[in-house]
Amino acid sequence: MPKKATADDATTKSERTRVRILDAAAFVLSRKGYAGTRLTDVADHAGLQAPAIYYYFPKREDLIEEVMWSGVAGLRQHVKAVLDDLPEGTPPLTRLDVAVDTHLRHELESSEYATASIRNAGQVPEYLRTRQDAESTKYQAVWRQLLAEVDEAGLMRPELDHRAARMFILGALNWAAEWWNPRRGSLDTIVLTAQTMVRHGIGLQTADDSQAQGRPRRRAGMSPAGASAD
Amino acid sequence: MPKKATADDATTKSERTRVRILDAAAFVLSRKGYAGTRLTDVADHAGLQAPAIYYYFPKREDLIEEVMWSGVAGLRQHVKAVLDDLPEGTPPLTRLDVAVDTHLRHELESSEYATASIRNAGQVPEYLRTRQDAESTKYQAVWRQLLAEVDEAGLMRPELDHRAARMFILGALNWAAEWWNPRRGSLDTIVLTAQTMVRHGIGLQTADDSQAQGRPRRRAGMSPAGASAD
Amino acid sequence: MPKKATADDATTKSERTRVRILDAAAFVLSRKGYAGTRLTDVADHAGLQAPAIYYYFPKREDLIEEVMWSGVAGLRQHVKAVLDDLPEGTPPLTRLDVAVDTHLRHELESSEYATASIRNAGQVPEYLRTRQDAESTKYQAVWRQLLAEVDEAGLMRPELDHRAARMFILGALNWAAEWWNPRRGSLDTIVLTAQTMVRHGIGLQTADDSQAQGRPRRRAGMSPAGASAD
Amino acid sequence: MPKKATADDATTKSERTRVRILDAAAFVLSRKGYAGTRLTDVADHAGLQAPAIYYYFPKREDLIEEVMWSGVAGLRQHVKAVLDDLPEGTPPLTRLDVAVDTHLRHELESSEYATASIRNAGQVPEYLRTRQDAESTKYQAVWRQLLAEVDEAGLMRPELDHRAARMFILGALNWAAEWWNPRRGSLDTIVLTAQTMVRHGIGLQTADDSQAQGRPRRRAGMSPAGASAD
DNA sequence: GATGAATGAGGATTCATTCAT
DNA sequence: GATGAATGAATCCTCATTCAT
Repeated sequence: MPKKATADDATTKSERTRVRILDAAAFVLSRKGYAGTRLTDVADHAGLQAPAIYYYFPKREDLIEEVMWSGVAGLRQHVKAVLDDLPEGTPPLTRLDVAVDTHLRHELESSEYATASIRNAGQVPEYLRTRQDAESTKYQAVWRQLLAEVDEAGLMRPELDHRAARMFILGALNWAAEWWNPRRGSLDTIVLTAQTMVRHGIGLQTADDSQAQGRPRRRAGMSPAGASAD
Repeated sequence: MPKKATADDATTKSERTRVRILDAAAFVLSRKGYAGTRLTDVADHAGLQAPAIYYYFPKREDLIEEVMWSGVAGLRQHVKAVLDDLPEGTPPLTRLDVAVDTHLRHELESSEYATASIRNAGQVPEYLRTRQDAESTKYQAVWRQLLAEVDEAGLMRPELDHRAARMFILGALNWAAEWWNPRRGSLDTIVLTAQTMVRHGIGLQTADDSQAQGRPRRRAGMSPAGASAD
Repeated sequence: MPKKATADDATTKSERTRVRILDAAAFVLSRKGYAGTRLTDVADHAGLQAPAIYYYFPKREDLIEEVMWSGVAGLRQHVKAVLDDLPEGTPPLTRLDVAVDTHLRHELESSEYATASIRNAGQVPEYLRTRQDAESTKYQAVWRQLLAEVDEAGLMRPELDHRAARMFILGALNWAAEWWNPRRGSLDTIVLTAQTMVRHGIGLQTADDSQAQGRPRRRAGMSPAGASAD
Repeated sequence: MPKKATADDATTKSERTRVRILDAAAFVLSRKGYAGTRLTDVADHAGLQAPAIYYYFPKREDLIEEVMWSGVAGLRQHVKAVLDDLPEGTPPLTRLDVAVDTHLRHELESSEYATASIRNAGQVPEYLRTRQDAESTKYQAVWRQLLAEVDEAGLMRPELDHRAARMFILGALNWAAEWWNPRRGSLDTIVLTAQTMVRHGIGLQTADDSQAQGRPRRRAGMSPAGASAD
C-alpha cells in the first residue's frame, strides 16, 4: 500500500471526513448487517448529519460497496505483504502459520472493515459485489498457493479436498469475529490454537517442524481505509 | 422441541400454514438477513398475503425469534440424538467425527433454519435472543463435552485452548453454508475433509484410530427445520 | 367512451378511490406544475394519506403520466364524438365552429385533466409522454382534417400555413384556461368570440355562411377519468 | 427597465455575471417550470457553483421573480417601442399586424425570458408576481388600445367580446413557443399566418387594406431578455 | 467574488401493522 | 382464516441555503 491514509494522517480535511464516514459505515455495517445499516447511524458515528454523507458518496450503496471492498482488499494486501516479507526458503507450514496469525489479528484487532465485509458477504446484493468478488478471488488465490506449497512439499494430508480445506480454514478464522472477546482469552492464545489446528489439521506431522510460527508485527496505517484511498 | 411439526404431518390446516410461514421466514432470513427480511417476501414464499402472517405471529419479531431459535434447537437436538444413539464405548475421536458429520449434513442438507440462525446470530437484537442463546449454550455444552472426552482420553493436543478450539471447529462448520455448492463437490467429500481436519487439528494421532467415521442417517420429523427440507 | 366511470358511479369502492386520486392529481398538477405536484397535496385533496396512493400507483410518475394522458385522450374523444354526431353534410366551417365550441367547453368546464395536460405538456419529462404524445398526434389529426375540409371546399385563406394555422387555433383555445374567469364573462360569450375569430381568421367570407354554430350539449360521464378507465 | 444590462455592455464583470445567471435561470425556467428550476442547474448553465448565485440574489425566488418580470417587461417595451416608432396615421389594422409580428419574433427569436415568463405565468406563487402582474397589466393595455383603435375606426367585428378577443390573440401568440420549431417552417411563414388570422379574425375586411404588414427590426439592448439573445 | 463543506427542511417511498369485511 | 385497503413511522435522498475560507 503506497499511500497511507488514516484519519489522523495529514491529508485534507475533506479526505479525513471521508475516511471517518467509511469507518463509521464499517462499524455499523458489521453490527447491523446490510439492510440494517441506516445512514443516520453512520452519520451519528461519524459525527455529522446524514445528508453530509451524500457529499462524499452519491448513494448509500456506494458507501457500503466501498466498505465491503476495502474489507477484503485490506485483508488481502495485509496478509500478502506479510507473506512477501518472509525470508526466502521459509517452510510452507511456517508460512501457513504466519498467514493464520496475520489474518486473525487483522480481522480481530485492526479492521472493522474486514469483519463488516466478512459478515455481510452473503447479504449484499449481487450488483454491489463486483470489486469485492474480484478481491475475494485474489485472496483465495493467496491461500490456494499456501496450500499448494504444503502439498508440493509432500506435507499435505491426502484425504483433503483442497478447496474445502481452504474454505474450512477461512471459515474458522472468519467466524472468530463472531465469538472472540478480548476479555475471555488473549489474542495470542487463540492465534496459537488456530495455528495448531490448521497446521495439524492440514499438514502431516514431521518431528522437526512442530512449532507454530508467526510474529505479530504491528504495522501502522495498514487499514483498509488506506487501501480504499489508493 | 416437544411438538413435532412437519407440513405433511396430520395436523390441522392451520398448523400446516404456520409451518409454511416459518419455512418461508427461514428461507428469506438466511438470504436477506435480519433487517432485510420483509414480511411481504415471507408471505410470497408462503403463498399468502402479508397480513395473514399476523394470524399466526403477533409481531414480525416473534416470527423471526422462532426461526432463530428453531435453527439452533433443531441442530442441537439432531446432533445430540445421533450422538446418544452411538453404542456405549465409542471412542471420543470417533464421536467427534460423527458430530462433525451430523452438524454439517444437517446445516447443508436439511435445514434452512440452521443457516438462518447461524448467519444472523450477530444481527438479531439482544431481546430476541433469549431462547436462542439458551439453546446455543446447550449446544456448546454438547461440543464442550465432546472435547472434554477427547482430553480425558489423553488425546487432545496440549497447546489448544479448549474454548477457542471448539469455536474454530463450529466456525469452520457454520461457514460452510456460505460457500458450499452442491455442484462444486459432493457433500461426502467435504464431510471427510472436515472430519480429517478436526480429528488431526484437535487430536493427537494414534496409529489405530486414524479413520474418520460417521454414517449419515436420514431422520424424519426432527424439527420444523427438518420439515422445510422435505 | 363505452364505460362511464365517475366517482359516483356504482363501481367498486377501490375504483372510486383510484378516480378520486386521479382527480386530485389533475387538480394539483394543473395548478402547481409537474415538479410542484407533491403527493401530500394530492393525498390531501383526495382525502387520504400519501402512502395510500402507492396502493393504486406504483410511482408518482405513473399517476402523473395517467393524468397527462387522460387529459388529451378525454379531450380528443369528446371532440371526436361530437363531430361524429353531426349530420352528414354539415358544412366545414360549421364543423369548425362546433369543434371550437366543444374543445373550449370541455377544457374550461368539464376537465381539470385537460388543463393539467395542456399546461404541463412542456414540462413533463420525455419518458412520461409516450401515450400522451400518441393521443396528441391523433388529436392534431382531427383538426388537420377539419382544416383540410375547409380547404377542399375552397374556403381557406390562401396565405395560411396549415400547420401554423392549426397551432394558432389550438393555442388560442388552450390558453383560455389561463385567463378565463367565470365571473368575468360568460362562457357563451367567449365561445362566440372564439368561433368568430377562427371562422374569419381561417375562412373566406361567404355571405350565406356567416353565423357561428355549435350547441353545447352537456354529456354526462365524459370525463377523462372515464377515459382512463377504458 | 432603467439600467440596460447586456453581457457585452462595458459594465463591471460583476454585472456581467449577474446577467449570465439571469440568462441561465430564464433558460432553465422555461424548460423545467417554476418548481423544477434548481439552482444547481442554473449554476451549471451559468458556469459557476450554486452558492455563487447568492452573491447576486438573496433568494432563489428573487432570481425567479426577476426573470419572470423581465420576461413581460422586455416584451412590452419592445412591442411598445416598435409601435411608437410607426409613422403617425398608420392604419389600425396595420398597427395590429406590426404588433403581432413584433410579439412573435421577440418571443421566438430573442427572448428566453419571454417564454420563461409566459410558460410559468400560472405556476409562480402569488407573492412573486407583483411586478410581473403590473407589467402584464401594462402590456394588456397596449393591446387593448390596439383593438380600441380598430373598433373606433369601425373595423371591428361586432360579435367580439373585446377582452376575450385580446386574450385569444395573445394566447395564440404565446402558445407558439410550445410548438414552433425553426426546422419546421420559417418564422416569416408563421408570422404571416398569424397576421392573417388576427387581421381577419378581428377586423372587417376592406378591399384596400388587405395586405399584412410588419418589418422586423433588430433592436439592441432592450432588456436582459434582449441581452440573452445576442 | 467564489467555492468547498455542511445542514435543515422537506418529499418520495417502503414497510410493519391494523381493521373492516 | 384470509384479504383488501389504509396508515404511521421510518428511511433515503434532494435541494435551498449558510458559512468559513
